[in-house]
Amino acid sequence: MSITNLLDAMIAQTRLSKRQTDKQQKIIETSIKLFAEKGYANTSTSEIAKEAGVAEGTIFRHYGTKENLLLSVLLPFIKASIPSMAESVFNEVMSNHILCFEDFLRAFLKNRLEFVHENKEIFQVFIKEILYSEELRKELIPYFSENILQRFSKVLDKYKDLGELSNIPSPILQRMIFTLVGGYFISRFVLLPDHREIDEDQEIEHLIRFIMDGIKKQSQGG
Amino acid sequence: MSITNLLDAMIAQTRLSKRQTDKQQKIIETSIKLFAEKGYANTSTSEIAKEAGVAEGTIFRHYGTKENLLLSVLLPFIKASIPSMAESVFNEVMSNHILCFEDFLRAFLKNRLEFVHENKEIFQVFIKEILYSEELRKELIPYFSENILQRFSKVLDKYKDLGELSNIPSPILQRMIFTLVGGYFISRFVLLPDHREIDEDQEIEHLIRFIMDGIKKQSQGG
DNA sequence: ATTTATAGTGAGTAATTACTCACTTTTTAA
DNA sequence: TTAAAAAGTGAGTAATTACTCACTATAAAT
Repeated sequence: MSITNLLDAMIAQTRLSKRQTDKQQKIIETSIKLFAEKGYANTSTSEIAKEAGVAEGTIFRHYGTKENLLLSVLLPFIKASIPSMAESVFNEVMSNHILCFEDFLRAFLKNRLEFVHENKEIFQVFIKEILYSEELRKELIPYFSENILQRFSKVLDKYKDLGELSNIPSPILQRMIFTLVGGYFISRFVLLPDHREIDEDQEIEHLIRFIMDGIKKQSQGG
Repeated sequence: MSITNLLDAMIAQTRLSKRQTDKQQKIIETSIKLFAEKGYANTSTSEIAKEAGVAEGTIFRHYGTKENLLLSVLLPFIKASIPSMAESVFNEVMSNHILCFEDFLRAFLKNRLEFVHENKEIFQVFIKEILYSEELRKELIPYFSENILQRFSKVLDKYKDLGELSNIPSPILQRMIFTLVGGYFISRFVLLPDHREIDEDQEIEHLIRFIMDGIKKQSQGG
């Protein structure tokens, strides 16, 4: 109802960008923590206020509505997420540095893994809410599609031209890669966030190997 | 809090299994529909009652609590889901019919795809709630692990012995395959349930090709 | 030092929530 | 046919919800 235009909201938020009070910051931190733990719908504003050590009115003074508080949690993450995904990796690849696709994939994965590690809890909120709220989905999917998928598609085409990739149609290849990578992140950070001391670098290498070669026994060469 | 032991609940429910009244069935149908649309936490019992054409008291007469209503929606799905996944496909493969791994995977995927198609909405509820509720996760993940993953592991080992699969360690191979398949189902049925007239058989073939061969250009043979 | 704007408060509110219970209606058993 | 059990009802309840507002405390600008 009130999300309506995510881009507008993002621009508006950037425009203000007055820095936060201590209390504001505490509200946001607490919201992230509680939303990640129990979900947005299961967290009450009174609970946030209590745990943040703030009057409930203070929350509404700054954020107006509970939904806007959620957006204030998610938007900076999305804002930081998408451009950095788009620029930092893609440009590097598309310009002069010549990497093989595998190295591109490795750089991309490590970059994203680090980013999500730094924003673990917000990522949890993000995943939960994008599955829970159709409204959020309708806003974000086209936005994501325009900003990321279209660029990624060009990368794939480039490496196809170089003869590195199989001739599965690009949109399908893309879907597979994003499904696998997205699924990995969801299971890694949302579904099974605890149980693991596993060597992450090694796991990423396995993921890359899986994407590149599949699971079939390769022709002898090891 | 009240889920405590899923297995017990499942056994208890099977033991009763008295058939449903028309009104009970309507309550369950409506719950599935609304939970899938807006999530369990965002759906009120009064809303369910109204849309089901039933007094709110009737819901509580039969299901006692709202949480138990959710379980009454999910348990039959889980009960139908896990054994059929375990038996119908795995036994067939492990006994006498000798299939290559690719054919096994194809049979498995088609079987599961059909099942989820028949239970589309419940699957949506299931995915949303397993991400939203840690309690449900803690109950289901070990259960799933015991009943499915351990069997699947044996299948993988068998095909490894036959020399069909690469020597990535089985647990990792398994995780990759389930992540990819799970991710596919989530994006197919929860994230993007609408936009698609796509030929599903073809998509499954691409998924299989991706799992088997990866995305790297194969050595000429086309 | 005084005005002005912003931050913070907490009691209060109307609406909604999951749930209860005394009661009636329908189905099953004897 | 009658007694007993189960299904169904809906007004009522205590608790919680997101949110408001008149007010005070603090910071910034003059």
